[in-house]
Amino acid sequence: MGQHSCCNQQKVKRGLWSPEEDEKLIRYITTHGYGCWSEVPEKAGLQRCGKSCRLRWINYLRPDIRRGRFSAEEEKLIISLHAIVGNRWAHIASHLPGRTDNEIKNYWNSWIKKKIKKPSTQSSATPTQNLFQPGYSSTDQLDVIINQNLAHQNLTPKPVSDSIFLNSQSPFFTFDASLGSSCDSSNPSGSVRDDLAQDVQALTSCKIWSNNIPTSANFASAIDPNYLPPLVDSMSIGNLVTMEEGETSVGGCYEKQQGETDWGDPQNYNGLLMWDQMQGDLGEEGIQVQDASSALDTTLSSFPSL
DNA sequence: AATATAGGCAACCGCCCTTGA
DNA sequence: GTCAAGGGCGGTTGCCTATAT
Repeated sequence: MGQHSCCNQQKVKRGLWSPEEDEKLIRYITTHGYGCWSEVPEKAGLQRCGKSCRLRWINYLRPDIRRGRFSAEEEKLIISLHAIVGNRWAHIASHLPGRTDNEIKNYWNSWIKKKIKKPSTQSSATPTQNLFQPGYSSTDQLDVIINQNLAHQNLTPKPVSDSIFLNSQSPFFTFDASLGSSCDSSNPSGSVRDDLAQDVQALTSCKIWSNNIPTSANFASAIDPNYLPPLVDSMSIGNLVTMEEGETSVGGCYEKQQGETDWGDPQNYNGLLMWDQMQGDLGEEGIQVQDASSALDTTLSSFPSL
């Protein structure tokens, strides 16, 4: 496994793509669509394997790719989502329009390198501390989030009190509520939407992200790397704002009537639920989270529809 | 100016999952 | 139910460029 039949061919070219190859691939896909990737190289006149073509298209040539630096809002989303789902880059990328899993992964990895090189002097915070309380250093918050996720990947069970959201007023994210309403041709099975649907469905039972002390059963699910935790829990529906057709989110990245922002077309953000309690500010040192309970007038940026 | 080092990023590798025969 | 092919994704590598010495 791993090596696909199309990649076994001796003639396949590897390494960087030339502008000519890019042009061939773009021309073929824009006129024919990609259909079966294994057939794309031959039909497009490329000496590449289908997998390579797929990767090149998804990570670089797609017309909706956003390039350039991550905005503060995007960084916040990545941080908060990574704290929840770990290294599931595709899942994280699905919430960042125009960003690829590869790009996010690269960004995160280089960021971790920086953090390792410049560790916080106060990073030995006890696990039971409430990391999102006011006055708690932003660097500490970042360090613990990173350390927790590194530990998570090693499947080291952490005390439930390690939960970064324990005692916090609300989870540090929003989620897409337009389940099943949009169609992504690259994801016809809707598996990501299914994940999100499960997230929402689990809201009524799981307490892991709530203000309540989690049960051991919830803890078991929290340390299972295959378990995708619900994105919100125990929410009061009053905290959520449903996005209407043609309406952009309020606060955070978007404001009503503001129209285009650096996140792209606001129409991409229809049908979102907004969590309106958290406020964050990402500076040079990382994330800075203010007292959630005092941030009622702010809104974290929205997630795009899938 | 030359060399060393670090950082960013594109691309590949290998595994798992899904699908269809 | 089994198997093979292909798609998807996370981990990793290696090249290129920028910066430091």
